[in-house]
Amino acid sequence: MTQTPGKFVSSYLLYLLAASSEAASHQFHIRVRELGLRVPEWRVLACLYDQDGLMITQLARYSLMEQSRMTRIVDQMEKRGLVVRKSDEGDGRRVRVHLTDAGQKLSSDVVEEAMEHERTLLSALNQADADRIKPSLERLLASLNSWNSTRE
Amino acid sequence: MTQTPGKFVSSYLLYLLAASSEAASHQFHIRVRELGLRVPEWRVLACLYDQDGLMITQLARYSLMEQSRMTRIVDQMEKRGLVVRKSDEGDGRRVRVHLTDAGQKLSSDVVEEAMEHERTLLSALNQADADRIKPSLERLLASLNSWNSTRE
DNA sequence: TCATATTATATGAAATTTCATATTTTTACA
DNA sequence: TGTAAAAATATGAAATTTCATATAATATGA
Repeated sequence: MTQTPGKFVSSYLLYLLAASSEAASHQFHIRVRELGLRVPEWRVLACLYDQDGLMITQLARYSLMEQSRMTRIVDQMEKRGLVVRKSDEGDGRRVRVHLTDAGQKLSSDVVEEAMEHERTLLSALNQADADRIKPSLERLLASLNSWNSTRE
Repeated sequence: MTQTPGKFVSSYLLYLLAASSEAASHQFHIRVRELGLRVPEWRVLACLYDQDGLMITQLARYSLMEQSRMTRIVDQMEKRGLVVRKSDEGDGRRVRVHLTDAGQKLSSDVVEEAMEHERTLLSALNQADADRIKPSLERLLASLNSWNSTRE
């Protein structure tokens, strides 16, 4: 795995975040692929697990990717029978993405594994860090989001 | 920017990390592209700023990407005159990547902007969080890396 | 109500990325 | 030594991703 690079990079906030994200996800993403899913597909399943019928645009935003890419990911998942598109009555521009039965099953199975994996990761930390990490990231994220939204 | 998705996703550690990384990097990556660089190229410059003459494999690891992709990124940077390859005397398999003068100049300019950007981000946090975030991520990363290395 | 702007999604074409594997050089050791 | 394994990089071909823009539906407001 990632050894620590030199002194600027190794203590640079953006590196620490990207590297932590990568390191935390690594094993689980391998598992995701074993289950026949690509990471973006898993993200879609997770979003729809929380709230079925999200729009393409919302899925893209929550899954941290571009809309046109999400369109094609939904294409593939639809071909595979994991989701179906339904056009929104009331606003014909909107496409609502729904889990099929198979998608629902897969979705809850993988979410369960994800939660288990998370518990494992947290249990490798010392108690204090394990308790603080998520609330601390939530505050960071909120702060970053509001900072970003002031400049776009 | 990213609104908060549903209840599983929005408090899922891997989501918090990926979303924080994305949100923290967003504005700066726009700036990187304004400077005519793509993100992976910026990462290479940052690594070589810390330590000139790294191997392709090391650059790939530190920049969180695959070796064959790094080979092609170095190709492009070499064509652009930012770096040069030199083969390692002592081990002919190794390719050492060195900054050119232009690469060195660009590298330090962008690193400087990166540090300034980091200060700006940190100043948007409350004092306690700003003080704790980097050490806390460093511990997390160390823990994740050692956990990952036990299983590969 | 008509024209214009905006929003949501889709798509063609170019560029990048991935995956498997080839090539070259070193290392290990029988 | 000679030979097999390992390590570092490169590369072809397929797949994915990006970018700009098309298409379609809705909102806005003169």
